[in-house]
Amino acid sequence: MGTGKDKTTYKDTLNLPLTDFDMRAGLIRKEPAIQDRWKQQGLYGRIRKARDGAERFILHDGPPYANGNIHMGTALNKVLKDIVVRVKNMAGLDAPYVPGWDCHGLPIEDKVMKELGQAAKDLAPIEIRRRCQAYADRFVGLQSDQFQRLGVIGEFDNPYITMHPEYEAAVLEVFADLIDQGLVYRQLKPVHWSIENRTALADAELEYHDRDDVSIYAAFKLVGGQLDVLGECDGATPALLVWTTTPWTLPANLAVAVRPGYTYAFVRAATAKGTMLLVIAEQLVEKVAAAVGAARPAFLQGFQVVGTCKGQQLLDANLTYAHPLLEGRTCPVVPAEYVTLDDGTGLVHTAPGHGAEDYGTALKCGLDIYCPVQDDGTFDATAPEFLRGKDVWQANPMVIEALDQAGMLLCQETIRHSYPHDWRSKTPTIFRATKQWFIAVDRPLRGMTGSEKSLRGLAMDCCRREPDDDGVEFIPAWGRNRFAGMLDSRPDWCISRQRSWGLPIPAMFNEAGEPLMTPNSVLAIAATFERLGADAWFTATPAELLGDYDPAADEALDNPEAFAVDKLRCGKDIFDVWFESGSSWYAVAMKRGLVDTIPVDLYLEGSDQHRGWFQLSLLPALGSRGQAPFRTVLTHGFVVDEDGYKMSKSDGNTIDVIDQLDKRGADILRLWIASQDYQDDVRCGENLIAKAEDAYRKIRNTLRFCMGSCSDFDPARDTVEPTEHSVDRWMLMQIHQLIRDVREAFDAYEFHKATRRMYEFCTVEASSIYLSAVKDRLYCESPDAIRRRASQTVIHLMLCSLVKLLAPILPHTCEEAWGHIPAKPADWPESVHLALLPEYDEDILSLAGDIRPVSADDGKWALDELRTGPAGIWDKLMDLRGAGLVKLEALRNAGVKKTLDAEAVFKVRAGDDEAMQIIETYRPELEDLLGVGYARVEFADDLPDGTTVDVEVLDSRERYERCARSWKRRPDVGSNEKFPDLSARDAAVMEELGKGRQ
RNA sequence: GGGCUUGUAGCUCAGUUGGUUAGAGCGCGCCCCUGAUAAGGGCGAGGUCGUUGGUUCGAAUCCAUCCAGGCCCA
Repeated sequence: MGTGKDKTTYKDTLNLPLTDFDMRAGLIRKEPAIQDRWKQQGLYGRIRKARDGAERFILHDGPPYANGNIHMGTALNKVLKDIVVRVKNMAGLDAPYVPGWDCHGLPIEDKVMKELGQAAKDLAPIEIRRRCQAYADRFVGLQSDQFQRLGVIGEFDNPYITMHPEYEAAVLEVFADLIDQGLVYRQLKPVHWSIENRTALADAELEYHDRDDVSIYAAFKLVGGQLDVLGECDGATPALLVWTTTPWTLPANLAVAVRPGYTYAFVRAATAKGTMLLVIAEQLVEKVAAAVGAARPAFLQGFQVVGTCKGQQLLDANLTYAHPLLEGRTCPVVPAEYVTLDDGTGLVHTAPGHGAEDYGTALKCGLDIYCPVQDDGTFDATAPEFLRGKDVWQANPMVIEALDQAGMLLCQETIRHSYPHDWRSKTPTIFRATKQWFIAVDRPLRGMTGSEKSLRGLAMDCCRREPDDDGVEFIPAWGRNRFAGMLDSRPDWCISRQRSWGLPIPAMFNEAGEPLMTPNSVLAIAATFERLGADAWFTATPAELLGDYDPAADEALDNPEAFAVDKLRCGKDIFDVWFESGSSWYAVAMKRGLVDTIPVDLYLEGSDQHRGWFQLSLLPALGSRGQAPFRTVLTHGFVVDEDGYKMSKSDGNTIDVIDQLDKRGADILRLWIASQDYQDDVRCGENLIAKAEDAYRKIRNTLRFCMGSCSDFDPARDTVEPTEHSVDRWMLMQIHQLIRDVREAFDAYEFHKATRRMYEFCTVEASSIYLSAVKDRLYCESPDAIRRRASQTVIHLMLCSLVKLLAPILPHTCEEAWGHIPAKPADWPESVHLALLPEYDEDILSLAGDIRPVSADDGKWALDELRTGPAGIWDKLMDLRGAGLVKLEALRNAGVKKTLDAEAVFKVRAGDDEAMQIIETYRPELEDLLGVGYARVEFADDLPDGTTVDVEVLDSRERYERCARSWKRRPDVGSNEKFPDLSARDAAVMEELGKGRQ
């Protein structure tokens, strides 16, 4: 030791951290490699095997639409699901995950049609379907890759695909059940209609262009009800004044709607038919007078408001009016909240066959869905004679003329407005009632024993009942209310669409146009679809589709003789895609044997699915099984930008998932997701994800330091139980509390709490307090020193616990870390994802549970309190640490830069021998917790009132020599003659090492 | 316009049945260390708890209004 003053010499005698675990993550490079390895190992299958026979937990995946790249919202959803699945599997449950895709539907068909352009017109449905299928396949593959790049684990080799034959067949099986329950019916409903192409159109197939139309004011003469609600008519003809831009729909008029809350005025005015008493919304009187007066100045002669009443009073008076075009038809006044004062008269012409709102009103008020317009746009025989055979555009002037003749036309004008056009033919569309298929939500189910309930009734029961009473659990809890509200207000479910890309509604029609669609006929077709796919609907004959099915043997048919199989033709409607995805609980969860019976454990989607997939899965499940498909419905909010506004491409505030994956890696993105309270909207931006990256580094470095500190530690050989008064014991309590808190947060799906807890644990308990404190003994003690091994024991436990607890959130990083845990027991699984989450020890927690806040009032350490348990004492010791750190900071500013150059003096109230004894017991730990070179204890009689122990820090540079090995300044430096530059401890270690080397 | 929902420091979150000077971590500022080093540590400054009224001895916590977001409808 001739160069004993040279500290580099001693550096070689220290046990410095040693590990291959990279400080820099390199996620972009490593993650794909780790994912490849998982694939090669068949990790998912191995997890399944390992959990075989364990209690099941089924998170049933809601299928994303197979169109486009995934976006941040999809990533949020999938990662949350993945965390759930991983947590459950690591909790020892058998939690398979079968991802799925929704493949049918308009967006894909639209994309394909647009790509085809004009060529699309001449293509048969089967051709369009094949192209759509190829398109969907492409995006299923793309999204599957993207999900797996996010680290999502599941049965990606065999996902569920709604366009696959077995899935299509399963949907029809559910449908057959609903038919059996008497819930499926056919009825008129207005849809957008292209006269040019004689086809129904979806919203997405409409283009809005400006168009000039005639608008008219027409009077409907009141003929019935309590007309005295209008007051004295005084010879005037009482009439309702309506305004419309589609005079051709007047033949189909069945009612006039008013808003109950509005005030209506009675206006005397001169018309061609003499003086009338017109009902007009009070606020629109002037506007109407101006409009009509401009065209017909005479209208204003004697114009005056003679009275008013509320819309509700008009309704209560049960008024009826004579239809202006049809002799003998009288119609009612009905309420409607969609009536506005923006234009018109505040009274709305209602033709249920020609308008969506009118249709809704008709359902509420029991009006017919009447539509005299045929598919070519011409009027049928029920229309007034002068219109029959004419098309709606020809009809407009003729209707106006007829009204004028009758003296009921007050004026007409031309207006330019935005009007829907068929995107293919560019011709204007109309609203026209057509026959559609529905699922009734208010009809009592037929076949459920002992149930008089309707789907709505059963569904409301599911959300009214509490989870422990066979009801559905909602997370967050307000989902229950929202879900119920949406159920309560929903109309019957229109399940038919007039498109090509979808599952055909298995209705066949005889020559009389009557449908054949019974449970058995549908099941027969289902069997065919299972073999051949739904394309068979377009290529096979009805006889082939029906197979062995014989109408004559079908008890569900009243008149089987009317349905000769060889005379049937297939219907052209397809299912609403929601019916397909809404049957997945059966087509996937049950058909694949994930569950024997519903409900499954969990559905987890965005809160938009309250009205979407959740509701539309519940209804078929109730109709088919009388059971909800889910036990728990968990929703998350939407991804919004950093300022809380919705993301949109046009605003340029979107964050691209793939960009982030390429730039930062999946684990960063996952950590960001896991740290969000997803119940509300989730703010997302470059800065926010960058924060997650910072947090990631902290976590990673903590793990790394733990590994480095345990490089020579083998738990099987070196484990040492931490002594009662060591900081290791304190850390042990912290670890068990961590495990408990994180597992509780996992169980409650509060991943952000789990994540925060672990992150702050790494920052505070681990890095700042514990690891800093034990550095000296790790580095300087001899390798086998009890004190050192005890700390390594705790650090190793902490490392293993953290890696497992973090694995559901950071699967790649934890897999990498798993491979770097020193002396990992040989019987531990190859992958962390096959491991189980750590358990916490109740006994250790109960030590912590003994914590009682030491009364702040007297500030006195009653010895009873000190003896309530280690945790109680440690609370106080940590307070002393805090106080000492503040004083060290002051000392640092006064020139003592290194805390090892300071000594701490703990002052105990004179005479308090027991407090003295306790502090003396913990003195070595306090020394390291403060990072000072030396700590001593002394009695003091100048402590402030209420203080039992205080801490002072002193500059020890003049007082003690500095140990050249541990860098601590303490009185025992030089006490060993062989090592005059070392403290007693370090000198002893050097001697021991020297012996060891000999 | 309707239903549901959110609004606490720059950020992410805690704030128990309304009760003393509203907390944490990060970030930020200043400082230290250089034996976790593209690391680590210490201290500190940040909030009229969205607004305005009200209930109360007392409200971030209860009520009402308004403002600004979000989802779903219309």
